[in-house]
Amino acid sequence: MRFSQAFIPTLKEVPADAQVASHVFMLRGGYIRKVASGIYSFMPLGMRVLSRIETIVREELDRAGAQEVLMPASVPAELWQESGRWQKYGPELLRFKDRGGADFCFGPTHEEVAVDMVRRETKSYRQLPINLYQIQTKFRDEMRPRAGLMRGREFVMKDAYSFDVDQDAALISYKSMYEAYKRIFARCGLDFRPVEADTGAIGGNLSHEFQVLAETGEDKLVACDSCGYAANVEEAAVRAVTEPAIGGGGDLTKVPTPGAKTIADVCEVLKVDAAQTIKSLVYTADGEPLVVLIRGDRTLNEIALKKLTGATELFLAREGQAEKATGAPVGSIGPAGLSLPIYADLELEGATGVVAGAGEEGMHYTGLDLARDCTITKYVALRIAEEGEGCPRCDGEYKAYQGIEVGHVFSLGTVYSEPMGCTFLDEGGKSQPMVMGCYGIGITRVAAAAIEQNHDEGGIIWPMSIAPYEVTVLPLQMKDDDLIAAAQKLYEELRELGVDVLLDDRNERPGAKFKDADLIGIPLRITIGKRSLGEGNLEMKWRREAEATQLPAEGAAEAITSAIAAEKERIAAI
RNA sequence: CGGGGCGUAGCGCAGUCUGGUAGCGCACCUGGUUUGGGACCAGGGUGUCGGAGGUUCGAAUCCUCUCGCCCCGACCA
Repeated sequence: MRFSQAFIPTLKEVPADAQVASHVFMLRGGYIRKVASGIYSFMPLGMRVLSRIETIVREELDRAGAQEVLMPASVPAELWQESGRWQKYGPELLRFKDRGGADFCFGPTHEEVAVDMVRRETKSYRQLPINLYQIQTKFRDEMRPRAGLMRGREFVMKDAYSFDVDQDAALISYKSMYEAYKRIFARCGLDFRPVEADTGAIGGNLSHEFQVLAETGEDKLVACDSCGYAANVEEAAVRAVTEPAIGGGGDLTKVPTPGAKTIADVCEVLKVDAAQTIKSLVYTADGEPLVVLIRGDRTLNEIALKKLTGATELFLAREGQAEKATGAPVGSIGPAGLSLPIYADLELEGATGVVAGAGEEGMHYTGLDLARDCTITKYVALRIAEEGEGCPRCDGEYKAYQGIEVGHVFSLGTVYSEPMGCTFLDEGGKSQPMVMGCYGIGITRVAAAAIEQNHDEGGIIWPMSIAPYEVTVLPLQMKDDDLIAAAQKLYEELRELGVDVLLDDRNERPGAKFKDADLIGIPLRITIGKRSLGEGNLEMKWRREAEATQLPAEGAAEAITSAIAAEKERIAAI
């Protein structure tokens, strides 16, 4: 492509809407434009990136035995009523009526349609397994779209659905998709981790998220540095301690802590470390108050608490409610003498010499012994796993990461097949519900995640495998006929060799071309300028590197082609 | 949905408090000079000041309503 003919409207200034790198550079580089909140158009460069990601996804899923289909974006309500999700799904589901008044929704995911397709045509165990996928625009009416493509309302997703005869067979499907996902994200040049994830309300036994490591990620993860166990922080197990996390013994002593409302205040007044203190949090679980104890420097995992209590509605009690339930103002609440259910984090078992609220305004206890002075309902893992904590599966330690969820594989069991009557006859002639799995990849989010992970101040640094063009050629002096001819020749030759090349033939000054090339982020740049051409050379520079190297003009096209091939192999090998 | 902020030229912004002919930079168009990291000179004009109502002799500016967008939080497989 010739830049002068291309629709690549780059922006010199940062659009006010954009905060994160992927959003800023996709806007500035002319990849996307916003049409409404969380809804974007893809311009030619953006479209090329999506196509390249999709190609990798197709190749790997086809290799794994899945077959591509295309289901409708508009789904009749009846299907969603059959699965029960028409009622369950909240306002995220975009619902509308056709001219006859019939209810439809714009599919945010397609379990129902996939199940319907398969149940109509599949009657025998001989026809299974089946694994179908599609690449399609989805719509989820997010409460708060944010960060450009990272959390949009409309987005391109690859979704796949597997149908098997039983749990064992379903596990084989699951594993094969898991492996395909690893290959896909590796080929996209991403640094990612498959992590164990919450199976959520949907139940099931297995679920992994594929998280791209990036500081701007919305999800928090921990990964063990030695055994490779990794999990979403909401799901991460914590190691049970053998020694009490707080020791020191001592007698129960009431001390004044005037004005101390927070753990930090108390530590200041009593000159103790936060790890010596206990936070007493009052929660309301379906209307009933309960107390949670957690070390002063820890964070409560509300998901774990929710699972423990089984409550549908769980939230931190408001100040008034907390005081009413415990008789003490927030900041001085403590576990001693309370008659409410008290759940203490596992690491507090056996704790002595603790600092905690004394249950009256402006007073705290020191020397508290949980076993001696309080009635603990249950010790249970309630804290959020943190960096440096011991791995529960080995002797290693957790490292903390932030991640962008680009893929999710999910073992579904018969949650959809049963209510929707997606059954087959087994060898004994008995009707059985199919055992399902579903598997998603956010195509548009992969593009954003790749940028979050690969950029500098100047712009994007695309992995070769998903870049909109593999190489860009910059002739610097547009009035030098010989130089133009050399650029033209190289451009033609590269195209002949099947290379995706962008020739910047605009009548711009060199500085402008360099800036745009950096911004757009094409991984390889060939500069043709008077300086080197006089000596029969071109300059080759990788976007990710600072320095250019000289490349003889003679045979340049072949050399560039093999450099690109080598780079692709390097990415695939990782 | 709760809290905060913003809407003025294609983009980034000033002007709003204290009402009085709508501005700056970039981009754009014309001409010229330039050409190895976003050039310079001269000329040109961009506009329902998000929308609707109101107050006023007069509204970008004050009041009411409304729409849109961004951020923090809550929510969600």
